[in-house]
Amino acid sequence: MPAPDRTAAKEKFMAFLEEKNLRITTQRRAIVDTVFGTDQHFTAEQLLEWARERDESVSRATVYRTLPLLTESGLVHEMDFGKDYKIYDPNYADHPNHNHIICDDCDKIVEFESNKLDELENEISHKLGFSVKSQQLRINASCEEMKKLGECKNKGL
Amino acid sequence: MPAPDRTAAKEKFMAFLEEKNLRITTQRRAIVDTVFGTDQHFTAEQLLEWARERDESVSRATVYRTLPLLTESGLVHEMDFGKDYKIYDPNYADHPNHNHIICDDCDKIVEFESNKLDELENEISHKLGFSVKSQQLRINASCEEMKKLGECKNKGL
DNA sequence: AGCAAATCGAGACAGAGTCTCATTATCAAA
DNA sequence: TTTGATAATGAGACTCTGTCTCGATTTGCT
Ligand SMILES: [Mn+2]
Ligand SMILES: [Mn+2]
Ligand SMILES: [Zn+2]
Ligand SMILES: [Zn+2]
Repeated sequence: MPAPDRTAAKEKFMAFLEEKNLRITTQRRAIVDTVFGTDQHFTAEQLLEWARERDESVSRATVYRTLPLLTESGLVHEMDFGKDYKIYDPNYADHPNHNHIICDDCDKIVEFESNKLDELENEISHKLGFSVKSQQLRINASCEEMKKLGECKNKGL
Repeated sequence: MPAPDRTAAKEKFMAFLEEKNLRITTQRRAIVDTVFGTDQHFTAEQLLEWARERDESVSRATVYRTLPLLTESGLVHEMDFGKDYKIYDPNYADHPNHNHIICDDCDKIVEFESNKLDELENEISHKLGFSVKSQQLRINASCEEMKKLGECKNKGL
């Protein structure tokens, strides 16, 4: 996947705030700069830590208040990987509907997109009398490297 | 989907326990009878409540200790529907790989199976150097009834 | 500057799930 | 059937993620 334009995402979010008559505060700026300054998936707690490196005054409450705005804007995607915390994906607006394969042995995560999959989901949903609003496919798998090693060196790759 | 043989599932689980040198206690029996006595999806807390109707002495701890055994045995499936609790599906061994469409408006859940989907997942995974161990597709959608009503009467159906 | 409304941080709170530990139940062997 | 090693139990303390409250502050607009 090509490198996305993070500046554009940030500006879109600022416009989103303005449209809803929400204010641009220094804490929100720190959070937003953090979110759109990385390609990585992150947790709420990681976001708090990173944002605090930019502005020490950012609180947990503000992070948790800002995350729903980010997802509502469509620029960040909230995901479940079967853990007891949520994972956020800042690289979403550029790759809508992408999904993930997770290696259970080494925790490696690979992203993919598939038009065939999207079509199939629409087809199935239509047959059952639904219209798709969103979807999330998680494939838990074993990667080649792990098969070769024959042994689980967790997080060793 | 045809009505599954719940007695068989229960016996399989008892065999699973014996194989692992685990004991068959009255509390486990109450839990297992509950699990394989329903077709419905349930939460851990619901299972506790239902099992206590059979044996008042069943504790929360024992329910939470038994659930991993049930999933490990492959007879019950653990799922994420984006809530902050897990949902369990006792109707799994008979319909492996089935997935779910959830109506965001009325919380209706419909199950489906698709060979095409399974094949596509295997194909994609193989291309990326993985071999599938398990998968979970969640489609959030809007159902026909809700579209007709035009308004969200939550849980009204 | 001056004001109303949005936002803030701290920390109390909530809910799902885990862990500890003293006690009890299981089950195979004697 | 007794016995004993050990698996399993319940109560409740605890952890962790996430939410809510509230008094104090900041923002954006005139
Ligand atoms: Mn991703
Ligand atoms: Mn199901
Ligand atoms: Zn791997
Ligand atoms: Zn509906």
